[in-house]
Amino acid sequence: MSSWVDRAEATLAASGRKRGGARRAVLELLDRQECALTAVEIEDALRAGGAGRNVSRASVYRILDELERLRLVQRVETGQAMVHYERVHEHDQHHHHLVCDECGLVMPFSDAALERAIGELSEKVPLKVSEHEIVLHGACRDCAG
Amino acid sequence: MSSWVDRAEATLAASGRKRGGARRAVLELLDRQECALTAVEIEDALRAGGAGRNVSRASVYRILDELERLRLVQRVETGQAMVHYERVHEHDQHHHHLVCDECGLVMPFSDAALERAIGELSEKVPLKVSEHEIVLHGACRDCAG
DNA sequence: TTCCGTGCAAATCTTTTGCACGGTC
DNA sequence: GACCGTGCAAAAGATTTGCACGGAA
Repeated sequence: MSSWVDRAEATLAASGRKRGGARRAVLELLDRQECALTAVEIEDALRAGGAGRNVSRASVYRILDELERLRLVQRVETGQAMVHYERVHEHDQHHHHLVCDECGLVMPFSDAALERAIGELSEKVPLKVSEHEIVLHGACRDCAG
Repeated sequence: MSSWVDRAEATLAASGRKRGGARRAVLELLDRQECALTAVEIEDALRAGGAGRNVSRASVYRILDELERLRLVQRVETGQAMVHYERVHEHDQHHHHLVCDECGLVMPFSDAALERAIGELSEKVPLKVSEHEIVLHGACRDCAG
């Protein structure tokens, strides 16, 4: 059973939305991902998925926009042309990203000390912090040689 | 005397570039900023500057792109439509950003504990880290009420 | 039956590129 | 004189919007 998809559907329903096949397909795809995807990658993955259904790009963007507003999905800014999106976990598995500026590879990482520093910092800052995003840029092992 | 502009001009010259009035105007503007600006803001600021010279938007982008490659400027991804850019300091004053998702305000902050955590983390990660970017999202004092 | 969800095509907006001219070395 | 820097206009690429129809409540 996939709790994130269920939670997403429940949140959507609670905010007065009806179900839809395209959105369901996107939710299930995102739930299977280990890391962030762009709208185009989502569209392509669904199209290539064969079995599933195709979802138009406009719908992918609309769906992601809505999921982001409901905080079910978050955007990951990689410095690349396209924005990446990934599901938001409730507590566990919170992670951030490593981006290889040479080949574009995006990888997740997590670090307790960093989260702690961010947590303490968030109290001291002139902003009511709702989220944070950390991106390390550099060269991945393949590219660094 | 403005050391960043001087350093920038020197770096540019060292990489075989000639001088140019538009680029000089952008360098001087960036040097006066406390925080990051978008290409359009830079264009408008120069146009409004009156005294100075107008710089076409294409040139602003070209100049920023070049400065970024030389690591004289770095991009700040705010989750907004346009990318922000700001000068890179040599050692001191390294900072990160707070973004108000309601009004779009971008503010700088810095935190030694955070930098330490990032520094230690950078050693353990499967990426040869060259830069890091941290953005805290939330509501600013005005917007949070 | 009402309103949401979706696809398609057109529009919008940011950023990039091509070309011609003027300035720097 | 050779080549870079710049403006202008056009192009490219990502994302959004308008509209019409099919499906969920």
